Amino acid sequence: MTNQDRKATIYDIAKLSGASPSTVSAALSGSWKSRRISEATVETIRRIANEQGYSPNMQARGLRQARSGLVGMIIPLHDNRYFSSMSQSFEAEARARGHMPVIASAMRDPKEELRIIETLISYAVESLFIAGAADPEAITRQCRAAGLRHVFVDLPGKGAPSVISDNYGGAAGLTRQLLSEMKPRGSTARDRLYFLGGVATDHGSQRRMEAFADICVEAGHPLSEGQIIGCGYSPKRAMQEIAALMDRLGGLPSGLFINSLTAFEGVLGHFVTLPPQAFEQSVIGCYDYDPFAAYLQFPVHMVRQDSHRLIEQAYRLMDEAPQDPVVIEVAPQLIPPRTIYSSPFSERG
Amino acid sequence: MTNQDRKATIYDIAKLSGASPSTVSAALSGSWKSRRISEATVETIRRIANEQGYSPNMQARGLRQARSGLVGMIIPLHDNRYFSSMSQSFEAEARARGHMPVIASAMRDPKEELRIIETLISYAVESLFIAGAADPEAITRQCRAAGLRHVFVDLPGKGAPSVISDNYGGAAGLTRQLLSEMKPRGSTARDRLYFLGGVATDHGSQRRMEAFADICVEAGHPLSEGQIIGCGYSPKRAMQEIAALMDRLGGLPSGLFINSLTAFEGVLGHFVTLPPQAFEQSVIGCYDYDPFAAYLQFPVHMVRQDSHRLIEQAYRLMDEAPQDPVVIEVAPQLIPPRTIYSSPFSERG
DNA sequence: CGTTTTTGCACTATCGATTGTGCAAAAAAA
DNA sequence: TTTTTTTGCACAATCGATAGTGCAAAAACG
Repeated sequence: MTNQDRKATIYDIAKLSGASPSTVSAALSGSWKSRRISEATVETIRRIANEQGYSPNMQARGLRQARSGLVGMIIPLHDNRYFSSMSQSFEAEARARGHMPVIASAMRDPKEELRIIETLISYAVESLFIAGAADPEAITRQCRAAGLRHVFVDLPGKGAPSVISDNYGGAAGLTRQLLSEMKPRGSTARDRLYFLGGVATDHGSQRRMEAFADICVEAGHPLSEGQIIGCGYSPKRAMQEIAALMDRLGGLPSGLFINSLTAFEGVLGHFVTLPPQAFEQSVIGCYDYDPFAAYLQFPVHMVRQDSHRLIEQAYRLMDEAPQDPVVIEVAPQLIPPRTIYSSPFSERG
Repeated sequence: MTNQDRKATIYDIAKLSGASPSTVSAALSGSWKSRRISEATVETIRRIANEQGYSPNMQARGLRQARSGLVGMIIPLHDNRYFSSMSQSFEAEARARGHMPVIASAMRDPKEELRIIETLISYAVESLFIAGAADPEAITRQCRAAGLRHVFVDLPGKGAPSVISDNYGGAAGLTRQLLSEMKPRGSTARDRLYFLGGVATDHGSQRRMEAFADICVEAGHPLSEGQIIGCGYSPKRAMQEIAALMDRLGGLPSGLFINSLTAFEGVLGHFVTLPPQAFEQSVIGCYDYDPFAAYLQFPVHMVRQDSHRLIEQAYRLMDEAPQDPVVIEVAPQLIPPRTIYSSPFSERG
């Protein structure tokens, strides 16, 4: 690291070693064998490069090779166990392949998604993983125009391969579980199982709502008006909605299916105002898993989507580049209350 | 987007518009006014660029301008509310400045940190934010050699400006709170307040341990052997240690100060094996906040570090580029049990 | 109408790496 | 020794954008 100011380039190393820049490049990039550079020369160049703390300029290399080494991923937000554990897996998979991961959050805003993708394209990312897209079709159009390979995660895109959870199966399982644990019910509005969170325009939520409805019907409890509250993913909205619902019902319903961790956070914001015994007559479940949410004051049934497998499969799809927009489903897992899983990555956490 | 295959470049736009590449560049990059390009020409070029779906190649631009637009941030892991909310704030601050954030997790591994930084340097990041560094000195050396400006977050570096929490103050407050809520104690080992998690080589944990010890002494409870268990941040280790401790004590101690969310996750892994009444005689606190952890089966006092302010201040330091390694402290907040805050970014979450 | 000034743009080098090609010197073959 | 082959490397073009410079044509001026 005998640097004085700027970063060393192959031209600096060339001067110091007496070799030409192209020789230095070959020596350091690994192509020296096929270019018939002698091992002795390579050794000298390597030594000097080390002394100078040389590292290649990826902008230059990327420009020349038309490959940047960057891979992008878009998630709705970082601050959420489901998506942040995806990030963790994505980063591991990317690095294992020698890629540099770039993860951006688009806040479920379709405009923001497109802006971010445009930026990623400017930086020449070689492939793009999109989780929880707000507007998959527009994304595919934009990626196509730029010749950018992409895979959807967590929701199916029509124009590109996708890896999704078995939302129907997962929600069906959770609904069954909740129904089976609900205290014997009368037929007032309060004695029903409610579904809170998500929007029907989002594929995953839609499938979960379908499953919810089907299983309720199957169990002899056809849905009535207002039993599915698709109030989106915002904690604030969820808090307002649960408050309104409890107001209407005169208390907690006997069953509550919360459709995302973010909605759950909002619900908690209201729950803190309730006395502990308020939960005694209710069964609560949440689609998605969070280790702390698994051990709340009241028992919570959770659905753990295997974000690691989702990403693994998505990367496999990216590597194999299937022609048609296949959809791979990964089964989620129903987690009984008070069960703690830690992320495989948090070993050193 | 009349593209057929490759991405359009200024040369393509030049051909189509009849202007020269340099004119196209000036028109699209905004420098056209100072280069005396007529507004009419600019309009034409803009139109064609739009039609072609042109976006600049940042590798080329960065290479030429010696500025990439990238800013890097290193965190220990994504899958944690404290760090993921930092990511969220960092991304917002970066984008607000027109930068492209690149967030990487190094798993608290000093080797991995240096590897990642080398890669970031290769990609010519313009500045680097390091949260929870394992080896700040080595990082400063590496950044210096590459002329890379950097700021430490969450722990003070000797060679660069830092923004940290007031770990001493935060831990002192939490310790005081826990002591004050502990049931009147006898003098058996079980009647003490224990500290679990973190390592003394980590500045933040060290300060918290100091505060813990000082406040205990101040309250008339000098520490005895084994009362501070610095078992690192891994959930697994924390789980083993809490099990061992409870085995030794014959049950939960009257007070437990858990030093991180990751350690807390491990502790929960053991707690699930306990009956609910096991917690009745104990007061539990955790340094760091998680909305779900705030509403567990037993009450938990938490310390909320203001990750948003940390990042905000860190970016301010980066903008102002102070000469000496100033250290800014941000006060954390003691959060009573069962208090829910949602991230300001999760509005659309 | 000739001269000066301004306008509007094209030309060309450059950033740092990679890669196709060419050419001496050394080694091998004849 | 001469010819052929191989070895080891240098040279120059290239990726896509930016920025310094120069030069005609138009406009302003006398």
